[in-house]
Amino acid sequence: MTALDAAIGVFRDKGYAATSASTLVDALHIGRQSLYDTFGDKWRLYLEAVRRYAAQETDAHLAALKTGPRALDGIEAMLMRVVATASETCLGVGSICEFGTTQPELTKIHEAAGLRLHSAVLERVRSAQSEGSIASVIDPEQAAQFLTANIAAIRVAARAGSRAEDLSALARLALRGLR
Amino acid sequence: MTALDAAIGVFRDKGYAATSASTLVDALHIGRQSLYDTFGDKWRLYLEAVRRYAAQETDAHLAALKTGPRALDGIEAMLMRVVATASETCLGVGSICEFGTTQPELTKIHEAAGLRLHSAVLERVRSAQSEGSIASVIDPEQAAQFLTANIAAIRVAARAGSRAEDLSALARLALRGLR
DNA sequence: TTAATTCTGGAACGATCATTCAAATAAGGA
DNA sequence: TCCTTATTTGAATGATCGTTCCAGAATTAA
Repeated sequence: MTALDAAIGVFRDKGYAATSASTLVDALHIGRQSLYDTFGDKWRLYLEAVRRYAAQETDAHLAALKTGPRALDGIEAMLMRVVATASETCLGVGSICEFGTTQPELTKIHEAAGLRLHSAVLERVRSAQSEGSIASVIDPEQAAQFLTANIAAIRVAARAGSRAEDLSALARLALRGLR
Repeated sequence: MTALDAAIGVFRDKGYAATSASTLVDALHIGRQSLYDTFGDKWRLYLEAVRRYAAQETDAHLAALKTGPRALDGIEAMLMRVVATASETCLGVGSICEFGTTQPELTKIHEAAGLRLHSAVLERVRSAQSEGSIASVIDPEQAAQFLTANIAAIRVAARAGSRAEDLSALARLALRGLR
């Protein structure tokens, strides 16, 4: 459904509150009534957009994680993909910053995607530890959280205007912490 | 001026777009007309609030940085203060996520505060390197950016619902990357 | 006390908000 | 072709938006 992708594009760089219904009607290229018939209202459309974005984004993370001979290569590939795509605002980060945990339906979406990503990263961290490329003294749960937190860090830095070169330095130093 | 602090409190957890003028009037405990006479309009009030918040927050970071016998202790104190105060939403992060670099007046405020913080962190990083508590192979500029990026990371994680215990693990691992 | 100044709150402004009803149009299947 | 089903569009809903005008209350200065 390409309409949802258009909604993702709008919410991504304007947020929820600053996006008007008429902006959405224009961007989705469907009639106003069709929008309400299909998605219910603005909030439900937003939830669907975030859900879809989170699923897509998590898929991309997982795909990158599978990369490379060593597990650490997959982790590095994931971070580098984040750097490479950082010029496009992250709807996940935006959504969390705008609403925090105040909206249960939204929080559930974030938690589901977060758990899926966390599990995959955790597995790779453990593999990297048995390969000897991540220090075994480090708690793998904490390492996984650290990596996902640094994905957010890279994206916030990008949103604040950092150059790609500086973003990849962030990724490198994050990896260094696990060596 | 306590009115501005009230504005900070409102913008901090609702963002700009979702905050109405009447909400501000109620929160600032001043008349509606006084609000417009004093601050001009909602946007200028927001700019003032962000400016003040950024200054206060940077002051707090700098104060923490001065802590401890070694330079690294100051850096650690700064991160730990962030962890300790992470339950209150950061207006800086919120502002960057909501507007990115689209509003020149706002971006200037962020840049000013960012530079002030960066310089102070940079100085401490260099000191820590000559003390031997941060590896000298690391580019100090990158280390400083990494540290400030991880402040944002901790705050986003907190906004997403992470427990304080997990946040301090983030801080620990960030420091580990510089060892 | 009086005069000047600041602050407040009601009323109203036009604009836009999200949303719905109803009629018009388009599309597809028989 | 006609009938049914989607889709779009115009018009209107009540609400709320940011902001201004204005008259009165409160505060301060003289």
